[in-house]
Amino acid sequence: LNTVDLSKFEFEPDITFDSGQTFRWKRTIINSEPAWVGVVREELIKVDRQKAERLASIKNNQTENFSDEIADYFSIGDNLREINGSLPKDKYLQEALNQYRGLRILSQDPWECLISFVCSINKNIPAIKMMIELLSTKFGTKIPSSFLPVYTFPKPSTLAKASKMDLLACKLGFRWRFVKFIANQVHSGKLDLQRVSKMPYEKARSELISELSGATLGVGPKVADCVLLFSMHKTESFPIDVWILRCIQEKYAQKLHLNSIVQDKKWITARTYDTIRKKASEYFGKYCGYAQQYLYMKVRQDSIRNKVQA
DNA sequence: TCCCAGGTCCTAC
DNA sequence: GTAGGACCTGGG
Repeated sequence: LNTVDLSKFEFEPDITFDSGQTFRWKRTIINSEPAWVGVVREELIKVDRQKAERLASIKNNQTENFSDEIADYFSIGDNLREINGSLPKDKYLQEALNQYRGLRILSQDPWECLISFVCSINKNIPAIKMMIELLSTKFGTKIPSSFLPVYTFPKPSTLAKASKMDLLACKLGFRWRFVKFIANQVHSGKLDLQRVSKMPYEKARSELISELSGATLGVGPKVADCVLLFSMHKTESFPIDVWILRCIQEKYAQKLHLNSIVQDKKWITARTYDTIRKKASEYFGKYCGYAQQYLYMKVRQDSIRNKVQA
């Protein structure tokens, strides 16, 4: 069977696919075994939830070997032992790290990732999944499968041509303008994501953010950092959303010398965002993107737990 | 009914 | 340059 031996490849699909970095993996049952099904580089991919060997490409309902491209998606070059070892030893992060062992930062398609995080603006995760699912079923291509109806993510040219009504039907709300604008920029080549992905972090970041390049609408610091981390694998990226802000306020304000800057703030300016991410990068190191993702998982989990108690 | 959601844009100081 | 509001819309 052409699968990957996971003994050298620490990876927990349940944690990774539910970590808010990707929105299109689905839990299902295949041959009476629990599995995840997703689309990577337009291929249908199955990941068994319990077996040791569990990554497989599926074509014509047959399990096949998967290419290096598919392996790249799972960032198999990342040595989690080394990465975790490089992170600071403070108690809170270490707890998160133990709790979410096997969390991997994926290397998703930049285009899909960009649209996904533009859709994430001011929405919760179930709603984001809904939007992406609707975009895919309405504008993607169906992949033959006997398990689930699965679609590729729509191409830039397709979304560039989509009407306002069609996009609103995908529940995009005011985001429809952003999606259409960005689709046009990518389709026309004004925004070349492959080129951007090869740039160093800071340069790539400024290319993505609207003010400087003028190339994008709906891409601020947070969305840009998510794209840089979850698709271009810039692990020095540190996306700051409301959860991470709360986490910094409650657990890291002293450590990062940010007391006066983040105190009592419900939202932050672009300048404050920059200050925080730079301090975070100094403290957490070159893999601060991993730290961010561990912390994101933990602060949300803890919040849910507190709600249940209250 | 009101509030919030992995923010960004726009406007008034 | 910075604070505050508007923004679509579904679910608690």
